[in-house]
Amino acid sequence: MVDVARHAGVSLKTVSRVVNKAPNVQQELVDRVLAAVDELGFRRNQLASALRSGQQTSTVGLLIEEIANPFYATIAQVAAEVAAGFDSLLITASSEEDPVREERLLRDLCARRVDGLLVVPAGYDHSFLRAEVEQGIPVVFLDRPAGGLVADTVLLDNRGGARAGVEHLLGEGHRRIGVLLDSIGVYTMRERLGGAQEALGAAGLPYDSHLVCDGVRDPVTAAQAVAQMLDAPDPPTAFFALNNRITVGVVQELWHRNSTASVVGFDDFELSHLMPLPLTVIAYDTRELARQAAELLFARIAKQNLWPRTVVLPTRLVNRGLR
Amino acid sequence: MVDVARHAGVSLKTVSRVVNKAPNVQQELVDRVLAAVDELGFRRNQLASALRSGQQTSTVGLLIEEIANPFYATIAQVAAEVAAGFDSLLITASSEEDPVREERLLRDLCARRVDGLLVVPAGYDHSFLRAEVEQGIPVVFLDRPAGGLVADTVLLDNRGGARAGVEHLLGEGHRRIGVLLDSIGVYTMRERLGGAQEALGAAGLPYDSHLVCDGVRDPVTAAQAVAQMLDAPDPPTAFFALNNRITVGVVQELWHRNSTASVVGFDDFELSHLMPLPLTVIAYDTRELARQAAELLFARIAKQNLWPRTVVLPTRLVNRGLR
DNA sequence: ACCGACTTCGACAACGTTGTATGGAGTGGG
DNA sequence: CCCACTCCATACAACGTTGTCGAAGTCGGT
Repeated sequence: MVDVARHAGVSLKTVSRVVNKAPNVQQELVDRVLAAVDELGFRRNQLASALRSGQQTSTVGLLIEEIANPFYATIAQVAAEVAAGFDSLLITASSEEDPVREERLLRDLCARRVDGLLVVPAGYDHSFLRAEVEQGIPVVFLDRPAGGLVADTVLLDNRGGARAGVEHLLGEGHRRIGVLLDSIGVYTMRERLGGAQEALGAAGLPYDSHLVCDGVRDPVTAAQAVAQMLDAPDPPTAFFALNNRITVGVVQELWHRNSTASVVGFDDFELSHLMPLPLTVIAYDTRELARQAAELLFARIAKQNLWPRTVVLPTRLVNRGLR
Repeated sequence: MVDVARHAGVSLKTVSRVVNKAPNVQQELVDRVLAAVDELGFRRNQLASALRSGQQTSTVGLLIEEIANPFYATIAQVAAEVAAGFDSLLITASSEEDPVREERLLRDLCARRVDGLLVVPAGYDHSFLRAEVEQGIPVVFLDRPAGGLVADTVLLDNRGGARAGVEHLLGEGHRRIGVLLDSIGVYTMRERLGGAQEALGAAGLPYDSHLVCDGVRDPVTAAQAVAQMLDAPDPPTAFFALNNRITVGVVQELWHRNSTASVVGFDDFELSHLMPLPLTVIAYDTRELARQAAELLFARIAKQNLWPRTVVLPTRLVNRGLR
């Protein structure tokens, strides 16, 4: 900028005014400065600008589990769209479900002085963020609540969705329903399992541990679990898969066996309507989840110190009955 | 940092040394400083640090079309993984195939002084990046080459893959093969169409414009195009879909009609093996594409001024014959 | 006792930008 | 003709950090 000023024969500050489109600069000087900017290939340094002018890096941090997962990719997409409306960019970081990594990344993002944080929490304790929040970095959690920290949160109605899914199967006459979940350690899985058990309990069906399978992390494990359940005495006649990876594995195994068991899966996914079996899913609007979270974040960035809000978004059952 | 220094009764510079784990500081002072840091909740400001110490923001920019697309999401994931190995984070920006937006975003990323850029180009002309490259920001292009700029590039063998796909259909005895593509304006589509036509030409089949359908942007359009081709006189007996969105639409329409036409699709996708029809695809290693590009970028960041390289990665035909 | 090498720490300037205070030129009213 | 006022441009300091240099202290060897 010094060079530009010299080249245009004006002061440093005048250059600053021109590149920031500030008023009160003669047109002639504006032209001279712009010419110099062009000639020298000058680019304003955002770092220095943000450093000097208090805080506005026009950058928000997004912490998710892994960007390759379509659910998180959609969140990233929408968050970026909303951010673009505020001339902001997104720094996306993946925690890979490791609380230690999560904390390191969040601290790093704060050190970069992002304007705000959008977090799908992996760990249980986020109290370390309190200092940052008090220093003025707004945080919005989505999909799962934070631990040890009162903050804005946008969630799905996991419990209600799961209840609806099980009720659907009960309505079809099923009485033995196999439930498969990723890990009871994950908030969403606990909620969904809770909802499923509420519905089973309300129908007067006793809890049967043989019908619940924890630790199903991928489609292959899901297929094995289904096989094992079907080969056991008094097998289930229907399955409720608590996420879409599990659903895929269940469908694959049932199709492989030509089984006629019914399936309801939590989470819709891109090609669910092309699956070789009739598949009913509990769907929700991932874009809406992300949109609400991102807009809440930017509202907080614009106007601090409002009471934290929690928003719960509905799910809906998509019935793709028999073909 | 000034406050910390005062609080610990040491100089500013000593605090700097401690937080950067520089040598030659008495253990006692280290402890005093760390205590003060803890007590005051001090966080080093990365912006100021990067500003002062020349250039190292530990941030790289990734420009893609849209993060929600699994192809780009995979690229983002791998790029972030590689970046993490260099203690860097990723700023991901979506051009949405708009060259104007692309240029704006790239300039913005440069203004943020990212250490390097990973770009899936949307526009035709990237000469505006030359100034930035000369200023020392390395750029690696992937999936498509840059326009008007010699730079490192990592590509797929689109042409060879398409040739193999068509040869596969020819080998099955098909002589009328419908080819559907997104847009001739996109580099990958041009290459793939070129490869397909090479294979058809080599088999002595004349060019038939009724068998090529441009402008197929989504599965619905693809289904319509397939319907139209099948309803025309002398319909194709096989289809070659030049990307996975098109493939899905083709499969959907053929399945809907109980058609026995063969399909080869460029791009593998997550549930391709569960499609209701036998589906052969031209697959490639997206992770490898991204890995090579990201590693090339960090090599350039570490050691500038090497001659630009172009890497072409192979594709492979995954034959999922009749069921 | 003296020298040189090494260790430890602090004062100061600088990175590239913007906020603040100030000065000088031009305008209009009394 | 002077004063108050607006408009435009400049000089200077400051944001939070790190590089440079030099001062002070320590230690071993002569």
